[in-house]
Amino acid sequence: MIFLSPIQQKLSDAIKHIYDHDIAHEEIALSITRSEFEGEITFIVFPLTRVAKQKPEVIAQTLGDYLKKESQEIVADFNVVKGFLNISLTDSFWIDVLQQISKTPDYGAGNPKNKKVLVEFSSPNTNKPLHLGHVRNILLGWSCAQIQEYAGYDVIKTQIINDRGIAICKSMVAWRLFGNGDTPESTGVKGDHFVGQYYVRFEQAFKDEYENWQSKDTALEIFKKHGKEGQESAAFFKAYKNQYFNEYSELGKQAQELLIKWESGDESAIELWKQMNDWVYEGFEATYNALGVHFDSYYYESDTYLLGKDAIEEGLNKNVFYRKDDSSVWIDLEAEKLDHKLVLRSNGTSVYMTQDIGTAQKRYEDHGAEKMVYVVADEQDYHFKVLFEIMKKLKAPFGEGMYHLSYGMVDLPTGRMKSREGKVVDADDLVEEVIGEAAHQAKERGEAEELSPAERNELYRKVGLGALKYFILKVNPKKRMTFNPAESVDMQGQTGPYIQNAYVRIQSIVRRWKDMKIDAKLSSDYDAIEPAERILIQSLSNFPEELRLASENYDPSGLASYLYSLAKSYHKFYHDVRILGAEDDAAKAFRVFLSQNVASVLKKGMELLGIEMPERM
RNA sequence: GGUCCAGUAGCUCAGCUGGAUAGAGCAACAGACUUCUAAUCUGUAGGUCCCAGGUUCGAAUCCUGGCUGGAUCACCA
Repeated sequence: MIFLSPIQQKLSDAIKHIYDHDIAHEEIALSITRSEFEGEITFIVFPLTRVAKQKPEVIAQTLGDYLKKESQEIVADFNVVKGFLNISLTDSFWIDVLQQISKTPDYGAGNPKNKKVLVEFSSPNTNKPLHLGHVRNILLGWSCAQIQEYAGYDVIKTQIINDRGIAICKSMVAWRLFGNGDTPESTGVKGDHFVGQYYVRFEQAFKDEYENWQSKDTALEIFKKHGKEGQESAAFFKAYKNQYFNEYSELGKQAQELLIKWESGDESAIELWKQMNDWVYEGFEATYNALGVHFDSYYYESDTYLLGKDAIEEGLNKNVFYRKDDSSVWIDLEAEKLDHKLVLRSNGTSVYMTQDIGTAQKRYEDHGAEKMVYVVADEQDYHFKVLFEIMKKLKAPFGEGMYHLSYGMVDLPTGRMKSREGKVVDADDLVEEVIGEAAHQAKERGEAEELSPAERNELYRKVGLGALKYFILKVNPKKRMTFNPAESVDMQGQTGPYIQNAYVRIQSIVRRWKDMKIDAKLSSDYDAIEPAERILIQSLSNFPEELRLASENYDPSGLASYLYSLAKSYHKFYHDVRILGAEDDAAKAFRVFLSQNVASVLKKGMELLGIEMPERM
């Protein structure tokens, strides 16, 4: 809307002049005229009825007459439908807008803020490979980071890796028992999958052990003693699983002992733990590479899980927290409707919250970020509400700048993903599949035959990932989404490849244009623009506003919709209007110029979504 | 039970701080390639915006109550 301030100014003047009423020109709300009506910009006059003491139609007509008379260089025409004043702007106005857009370096970018914003995303556990849920997280986090950077912030992309605890110990135990010294290298299995296999192996062995045990005398006695009346033994043992793990299981004992050894710094435990995690990280890096993302810093729970205790002490002194008789520490958030929440156990050890408080402080010390964005699934909404409230009460310098980019779970058409039942979509498989599908479709179409094998693979990668990323990012983050694998590789309609295709068409035109050796600039000889051209300029003019919304709301989905609509307008233009076959050189030059501006907005916009553009497809 | 989130076409989703006759894509059907890349374009068909009240010139949008689905409410992470 930045280009519309002259119109706002004129309207403000008109209202002052005719009705003697003051409205600051920034306050004049203009909207885009719906396509079924004549005009481009609409001013809604209903709110003026009180001031003007006239019927809406009369007000709109009066303002329209005034504008047309006083601002001929901008306002070409107008029409009134009920209380809607639809304004048609002059061609020269739109051409001037295009001129301004083309002259703006980094069009749509925000001014440098000299503020750091830290974006945390991905944040996996190290006992299994990344899956579809992580993919949504990673794409959202990456895009959000790109958008903040373009908005003028200094962005630090980071994660918190859960590299410790009972889960990784399970993998370690299984590897010791069944691994025979195998490694990812010796087996050719990618590191994260390799370690994940041992986690699964442990769970299987544990399940067998547990089932075996259930027919033993000890088990029968426990069932007799603790089972509820009429309860089936199967149901009882299902519920008893955790207790069995903790008290009777041989495997459980081994895993727990390993955890205790690790915590006490036992050398062999630490060595194995490091080895397995290194394998996993190597695998993760490969997946991040495949997805085209990377990080600036990493935080590991093994380093941070003891942090936060100082903050608890400090909070006690400030009376933010209180200590119960059993010496556990709590915060009272009843006033915020969040109840009471434990921040330190009675034995003095940390809970999750303690650690997060400490990690946030450490990050501030390390990076000086005043804003922190956490990309974490919506099941942790409550946790982050509490965390942010605590940081505010502790008066942390970044307390007001914390944001939880909460996103909904990803369901499959068959229902929820369930890792226990093996119903998960693996991230590596997914990437491979979408690229394979892109290759398949390109071959069927016979495109890209003149490209080298390397160029061809690069193309398939860009198109396949473009489809996948767009499919996920177009959905509003906070909504739960259904991931249909078949639809995710669609390349027609509202998809990534559709937008890439608009860009590719422009590149093709530009290549031919260069051969024609005509000056590629605006000519004053071309002054009567086509509707399709005007629509494109109008759409280009909305880019900064879309970026502002995406940045302020930490939401790329609106940007994704916008880029689709721009691409759609371009495809329509391409179909309706001859570009290189235009009637004269001035028209050719104008259309190529316009196309180039469309291409650069499409490319930048997609880049902010983390999607690359191919030059041909 | 308390709290939070979601509910829009057969399916997947838009609809921004309230604006005109609620929009796309997919799927279905009918068309357009001797012409800048048809991964495109054009058309047809498809709706109780979960329900009921309220606020006002005007409500899919805001408020209240209900219904449905999900999440969460551990000295778990």
